[in-house]
Amino acid sequence: MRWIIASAWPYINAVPHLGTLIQVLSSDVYARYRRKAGDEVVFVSGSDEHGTPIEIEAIKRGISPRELTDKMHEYVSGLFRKFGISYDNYTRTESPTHVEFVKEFYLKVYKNGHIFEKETEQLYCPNDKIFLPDRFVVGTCPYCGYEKAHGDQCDRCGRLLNPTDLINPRCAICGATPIIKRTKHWFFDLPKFSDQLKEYIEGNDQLPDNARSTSLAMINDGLKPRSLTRDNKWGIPAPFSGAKGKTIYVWMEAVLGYVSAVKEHFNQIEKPEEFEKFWKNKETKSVYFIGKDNIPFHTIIFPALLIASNEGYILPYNVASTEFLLYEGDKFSKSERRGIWMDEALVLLPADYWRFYMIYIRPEHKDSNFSWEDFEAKINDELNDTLGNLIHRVLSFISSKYGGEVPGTCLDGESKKMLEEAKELAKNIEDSLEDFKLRDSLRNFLEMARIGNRFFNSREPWKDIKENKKRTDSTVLASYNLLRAMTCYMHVFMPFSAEKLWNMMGLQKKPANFSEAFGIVKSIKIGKVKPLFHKVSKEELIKKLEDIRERKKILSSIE
RNA sequence: AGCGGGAUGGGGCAGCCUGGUAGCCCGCCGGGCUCAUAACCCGGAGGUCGGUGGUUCGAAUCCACCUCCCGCUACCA
Repeated sequence: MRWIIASAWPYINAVPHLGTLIQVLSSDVYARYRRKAGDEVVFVSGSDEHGTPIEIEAIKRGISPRELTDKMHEYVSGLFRKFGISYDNYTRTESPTHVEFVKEFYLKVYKNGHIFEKETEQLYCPNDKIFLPDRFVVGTCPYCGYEKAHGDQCDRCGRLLNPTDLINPRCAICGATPIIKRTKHWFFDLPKFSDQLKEYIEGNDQLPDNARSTSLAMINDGLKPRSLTRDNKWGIPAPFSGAKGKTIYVWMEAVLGYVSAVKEHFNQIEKPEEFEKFWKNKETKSVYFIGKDNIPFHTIIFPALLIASNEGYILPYNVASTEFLLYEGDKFSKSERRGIWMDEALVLLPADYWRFYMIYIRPEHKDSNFSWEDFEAKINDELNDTLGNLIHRVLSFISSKYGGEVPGTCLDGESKKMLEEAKELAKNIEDSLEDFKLRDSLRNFLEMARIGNRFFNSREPWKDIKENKKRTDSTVLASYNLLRAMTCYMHVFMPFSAEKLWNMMGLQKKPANFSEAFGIVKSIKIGKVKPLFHKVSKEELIKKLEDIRERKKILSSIE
C-alpha cells in the first residue's frame, strides 16, 4: 500500500506553538506507524510563507519578506528535526518546484474553464501602498459604536461587517485613512463542484465527524466562488494573462504544496517517475493532519482544485482533523504570550515528553486543555512511573542478579501467556492507529507496561531467585522480550527514547517492523542501566519558562 | 443570528455512530510486595451519565424540546 501523509503547513510569521505541533506530531506518529506496518510512505509538509501577515511582519522588522522567511524556515525546520519529525521532505512555498507547479496547475484549471475574472472594489492604504484585507481595516462599528471593530467583524457585538461599513476606517498597520480602489481579480468557480464534493464527502467513511458535518453544512448552504488572486507583491505571480502584479492567494497555493512537495521529493532522490505512481494512482491513499479551523480548505477547496485540474490526482483518503488545544483553559495567544512555543518546549524538556503528552491529550472529540497540573501528573504517573519504572526494574534486575545477561532459557506457560496477552494488546495499538485513534493507541501502549508490571509482581522473581532459578529465568526472559516488543511501539510515539532503550537493552538487531516485535531473543548482554525518564515539577518548569522569556534566549521569546 | 461541538462519580476524560444493568487515569480508604525512580500490584467506597418528554421489553447511547458552556461564520493561513 502507498501512502501520502501530510501535516498542515505552518504559517511562519512566528514560531509555531504546541497547538500547531499536535498536527505535526500526529502525522509523524501515523507516518511511523505506516512504515512499520510495511507500507510505502511519503511524508511531507513545508513552511507556508506568502501573504499579507508575513509582508507586514517583514515591514515591522525592516527586512524583506524573503529574508524573514529564510530565517524562519531554517529555524522551524530545525525545530521539527529536534522533535523527531520524520518528514521525507519538509519544504517551503518559495521552493522553485512549488512555484513552478502552482503556475502550471492554475493554467490548466484556467484552460479547463474553471476560473473567471471580475472587478471588485477594495480598500487601499495610500500610505503603505497596499490593498488591505478586511481584517486589516479597523474603525468604528456602525451598529454598536465599538471603536476597534475589524473590517470583517465587530469583536464586541459579533456582527459581520464589510470594511466599507466602518465609520472612520483606518489602516491597521499605519492608521492612515484608506481609499476605495477598483481592482480586478480571478475567481475559482467552486460552486460547479458542489455535487461531486458532496458525493465525495458522503462516500468517505474515514472522515472525522467534525470534518464531515462542517463540510456538508457548507455545501448545503451553497458554495461561493473563491477569489484566487491578491494585489500583494509577496507571493506566487498569477499566471493568467492580464494578471501582471497579482499573486495567488496564499491558501489557494499552499494546499497545492502537498502535491509539489511529493514531486520535489522524488526529484531530489532522482526518481521523478515515482511522483505519478503516488499522486495519480487510485491505490494510493493520502491523509492530512489538520486542526478544525482548516477543514474547508482540505475537504472542499483542495479536492475541488484537484478535480478541476483534470489531471487524475487522487482525492484525500482522510482529513484527520482535530479540535483545538487550549492552554490553561484559554486559547493560545501570541500577543498575550499565552501558551508554550516549540522552541521553549525543547528548552524545558526533551522532545519525547512533549510527544507523549501531546498525543495523550490529542483533542480528537472535543477541545482539550494543556494544564501544567495535568502535564505534571501524566508525565509522572504514566510516562515515568508506569512505563519508565517497568523498564528500569526489569533491566536493573537483569543487571544486578544476572550479571547483565539475559538468560538463554525456555519460556514456561505463564510467561508465554503474558506475552500472548501483550500481543493481543499490541494488535489493539495497531488497530487504533489504523483508525486514526492516536490517543487510544498510546493508552493501549501504556497498558502493555501494566501487563509487564502485573506479571513481574505476581511472579516475584526477587523471591524466586533463591528457590527456583528456572522459573526466575523464564520471568526475566519474558519481561525482557516484552520490553523488546514495546520498543517497537515506543518508536512510533517516542523515537528518541526507543533508540536509547535499544542501546540500553544491548539489541544489535532492532525490531524495526511490527511483524518482528514479538520474536524471542535470548542470551543478550545488556548495557549500563539508567532511568529513561524522570519526574517533572510544574513549579520548576514554569519558573524555567519565565526565565527563558526574560532572558530572551530563543527566537520565540524575542519576537 | 446561523452552523457545529460539549455537558458522564471529588478532578481530568472514554463509551454514544452499530441501544442491553457504566469504563480509564488521578485523588480517597484498606491490603500485598520490597526487584525498581517512595516506584509496582490487588481490593473497596463514590455516578438516577445537564433537564423534560418520547420511541423501545430495555437508553448515557435513538428522536423532540429546553438550560448552560465553547468554537466557527469562508480576505487573520
